[in-house]
This record gives sequence, structure tokens and C-alpha cells, in this order.
Amino acid sequence: MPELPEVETTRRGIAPHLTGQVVSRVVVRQPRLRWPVPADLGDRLCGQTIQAVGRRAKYLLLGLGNGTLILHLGMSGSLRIVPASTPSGKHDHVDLILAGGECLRLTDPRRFGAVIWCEAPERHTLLSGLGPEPLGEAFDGGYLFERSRNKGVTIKQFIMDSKVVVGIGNIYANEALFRAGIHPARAAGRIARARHERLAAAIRCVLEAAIAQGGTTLRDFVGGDGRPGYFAQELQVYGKPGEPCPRCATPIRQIQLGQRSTYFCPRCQT
DNA sequence: CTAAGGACCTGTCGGC
DNA sequence: TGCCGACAGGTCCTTA
Repeated sequence: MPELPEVETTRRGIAPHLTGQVVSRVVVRQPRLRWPVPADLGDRLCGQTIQAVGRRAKYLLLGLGNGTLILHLGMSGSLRIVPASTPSGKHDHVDLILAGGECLRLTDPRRFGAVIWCEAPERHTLLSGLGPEPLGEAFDGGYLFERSRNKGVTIKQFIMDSKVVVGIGNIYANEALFRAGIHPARAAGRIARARHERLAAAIRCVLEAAIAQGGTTLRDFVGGDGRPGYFAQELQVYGKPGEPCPRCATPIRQIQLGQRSTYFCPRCQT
């Protein structure tokens, strides 16, 4: 579920509870996530102080003295801070128990998430090939334009490709393209520079707005404090086939692109 | 090299 | 009420 705004919301929610805290115990109830949770995770983490809580793309990075814990929420994951005494539920797979009495709990029904230990995260293969952050300096319309030349993929798949730009999942790809007035199936390489500029601005705008609302909760996303995100009420096209376009009232259309549901206004988006 | 599809999981919803 | 298929916020990996 979580795209960049949800991961960033999670980061902001948990960081104040984690920074400076010592890990006192690790409980792994279900090690079978996207990749097996390392059996020696407790040995690595116990006694270490969490120095920083960062984010790269949709990965959360807990900086410890001796390395970095990389967390990914997959499709259905969430992280919450709870009292260490809180009984665990069916899908509460991993707990990091802190010396202060709180607990960072990973919940993930579908288990597409990941818990990875590594000593040099910037060189980790999962992170090293990633494109720029959409809210960072290196990302703009000129970058999108240059990267997309001679590319036949659809613009939607292009902006969802983490080698191009990170953090944009199915919800925000649909929303950004609507706001930019670009048809999602248009070939990325055949879009003029000015329209890439509009798209880059729309991506930035929609992600920032979503972060400000605490992310989008469709079903089960909760931030670090256990509260849902409120951006769902701002969605213009995602999940709304047949409903009138908010700009021109033409019914929103749904198609499949790269095996993902795609929503757009056939009149506003060209 | 790119593109397309399968794979990994569980839960929920709509239709019959 | 029960069963079955389709679908869901991600993304790596294999195959063509």
C-alpha cells in the first residue's frame, strides 16, 4: 500500500520515539517476509542506539552504530509505536523493543515487506540503482524529458519505474497524470518538454499535499501513531471509474496498464 | 538493452 | 449463507 507519502508519514511518526533509543530486545514471530528476516537480527541490534530514522524511496532506514536496518512496507505493511506490553495480533511479525518501554511493531498481512540488515546501505543493490527523490533537487521536468527520449513505455509506467524516479506508486501516478492533463497510456518519449514540466510539478504537488494529509488510507494504512491518512478525500480519479471528472464531468475511465488499474478522464487527459 | 509476465501473500468484495 | 474468482497501495526476477 504505502507509497512515498505514507512511508514519509510513517517516518515522521516513529522518528521521535526511536531517535536516541537503545534496542533492548527483538522479537521475530514470522521471519518469512519478502526475504527471510535474518536469524541473527537480535544479536546485531540489541544494545545499539538508533541514531537516525531516514528514508530513501519507499525504504525506511534506521541508522544504528554498527549498520543500518532497512525496512520496506510492501503492499500492506505498517509500522507503529506501541507500549512493549501490547499483545500481538495475527500479522504483527516483528517487534523492536526499546529500553524506554516502547516498541516498534511491524504489521504486514501480505508479507511483501522486508527487514534487511546491512552495513553499507548506500552500496546495497536494492538502493544503489534508484532514481532521484521526487521532492529533491535532482528531479524536475527537464530531467523527466531527457530520461524519456526514445522510450516507448507509457508515461504512467515510466514515472512508476524506480530507476527513473522513486516513490510514485499506483495512486499518485494516476493522480499526478490527471493533474498534469496527460493521458496515462501516452508514450513517454513522445511528450513535449513543457508537458514534462507540468508533470514534474504535478508529482511534486500531489506528493506534498498527500504528506500534509498524513498519506492515503484506502483500507488499512496507519501512520506511526496509529492514525489513518486523510488524503483519500482529495483523490480525483483513483478508484473512481464511472464517476464524473471533477473538472469536466466526463465519466472517469478505467483501463489496465502494466497489470495495474489505471484511471483517467478521457477528455481532460490527452 | 527493453518489455512483458509471473511470483510472492492474505484479505475483501461482488456475483451467483 | 457459501463458494469462487478478481482484485488490492510493491517490486524483484525470469523469460522472450
